[in-house]
Amino acid sequence: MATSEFARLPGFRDFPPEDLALRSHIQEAWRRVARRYGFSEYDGPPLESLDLYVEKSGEEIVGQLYDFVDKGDRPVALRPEMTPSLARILADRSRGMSKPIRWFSMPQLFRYERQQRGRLREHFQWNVDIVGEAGVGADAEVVAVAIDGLRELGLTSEDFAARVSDRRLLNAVLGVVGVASDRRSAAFGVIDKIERMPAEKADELLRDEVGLNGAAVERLRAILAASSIDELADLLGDEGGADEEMANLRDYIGILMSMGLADFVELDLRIVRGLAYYTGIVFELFDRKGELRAICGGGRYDRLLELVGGEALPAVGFGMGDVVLGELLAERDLVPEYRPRVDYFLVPITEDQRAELLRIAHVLRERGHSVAYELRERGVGKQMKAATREGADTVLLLGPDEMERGCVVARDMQTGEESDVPLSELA
RNA sequence: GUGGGCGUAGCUCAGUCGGUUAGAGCGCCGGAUUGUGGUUCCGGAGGUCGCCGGUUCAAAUCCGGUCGUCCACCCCA
Repeated sequence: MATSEFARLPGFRDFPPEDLALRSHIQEAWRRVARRYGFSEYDGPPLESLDLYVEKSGEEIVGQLYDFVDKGDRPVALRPEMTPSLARILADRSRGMSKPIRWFSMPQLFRYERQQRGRLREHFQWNVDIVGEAGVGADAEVVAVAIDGLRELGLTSEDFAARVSDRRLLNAVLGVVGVASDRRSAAFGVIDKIERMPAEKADELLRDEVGLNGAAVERLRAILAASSIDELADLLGDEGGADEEMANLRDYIGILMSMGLADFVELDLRIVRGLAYYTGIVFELFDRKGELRAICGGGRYDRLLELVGGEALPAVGFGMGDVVLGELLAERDLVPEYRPRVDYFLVPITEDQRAELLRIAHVLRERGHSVAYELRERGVGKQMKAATREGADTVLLLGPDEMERGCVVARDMQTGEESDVPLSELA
C-alpha cells in the first residue's frame, strides 16, 4: 500500500534485490540462449516518434500508447513494441550488412492500458529476429530459440507448447472452404477470437459476417480443430488450392522435428495474432494448463522493413515478456530462492584489528573476491550473525592472538571448521 | 474505456449487530552473549484501519465519492 506520499505509478514495478533476482534470472537465460544460436544483442531508444507506431498499426493504437508532445513539439511515444524500432534501425544500415541478420534485444516496453494479471504498463520483452531470409529455415530457427529460452529456465513440454499456424495457409484454406476474398480479413478476425466465444456466437458470425453456409461452417470448424499437418491434409482432401502452403508448413514442422522439438509443436490454425504486419507463419507459446495468457508470440513480417522505408527484406521474429513468464515459473516452482552471498566476511575481535582487516579486505577484493564486514564496532556474536545474514562462505576472524601468531582464523560457514591462514598469504 | 470483488503493522492475516489506549504470527531493532553464526528466551519499535466526505453522542466497522489492487469485458507487443 502507498504509505509514502509518492506512490508508484499503477502498472509499474519496483525491483528490490529479491525481485530483481527473478528478472535477472530470466534475462540471463534469454541472453545465453540467444548467443547459443549466434544472435547479436542490440538496443534502441525507449522513446520514439509517434508516427513510427501510427503508420504501422493505425490510429486506434494511440489509445494504448504512452504518448505526449515533447518540448520541441514532436509527438513522441514510449515504445510499445520493439519491431518498429528494429525496422527503423535496419532501414538505415541493412544494405551494407551480410544476410541473414540475426539480432536480439531485451527492451523495456510500455503501454497505456488498465493493468491486470500478466499485463502491466511496463515489461521487459525478449525480441529475437532473423532478417533477410525468406525460407522456412528462418521461421523454424526463431521458434526453436523461443522454445529453448523456456527450456533453459526449467520448463518442459509438460509445461508449455508452441501453437503454430500460417496466415497464407489459413487464407488458402478459407478459399477452399468458400470464403470470398473480400471477407477473408473478417474471417481472420472471427477465427482469432473463436476460442473465447460460445460456439453459437461463432457460427452466427461465420454465417453473417463471413458469408458461409451451414455446411461450410461445419467444415471450417473441423479444419480449425486439426492439430497436425496430416490431419489437416486429410480434411482438405485432393481439392488443391492450398498445396504450396501445406508443403511449406510441412517443411517447417519437419525442421523442428529434426531438432528434436516435436513435443513442443502443435498445428493450430486458430492462431492468427492481432498484429496487422504478420504475413506468413505465426506462433504462440502458451502454458499447457491454459491458466495464463500467451507467454510469447511471433511470426513472419515480410513487408515491414519496406513500409518503414528500408530495404525490402523478409523477416521473422518473436517477443516474449517477463511478466507472464515470471508467473509461470512461480507456479512451477522454478523461481530460484533469493540469497545474498559474499565470499568472505571479516570479523575484528576488537577495534585494534580493524586497520589490518581493511587491508586484507582490499587485498581479497583486488583478487576478485566479494568481501563484507561490519562498518562499526560490534560484538563478535553480532558480527557472526551478520555474516550469516550476508550469506558469507567463509568468515575470517582476527584478534590479538592471531595478530601475535601472524595469521587469521578462517571459519567455513557450512561445516564450522576453522583453520589458520598465514598473513603472508594475504599480503 | 465498461462492470464487479477487495483495501487493518514491512509481509500473511484476525478483529465489524458502531462503544474505552486496534491484535497475532513472521520479519525488523535491542538484550541474554564484550573471541564465534544458523536454535532458543526476553524486551522494543512500527498502524491517522488506503484517502476524502457524510450519518451518529461515538466509525476500522454504516453510506457516498475517490485512489489502489484483483477479476471479467475491450485490446493485445
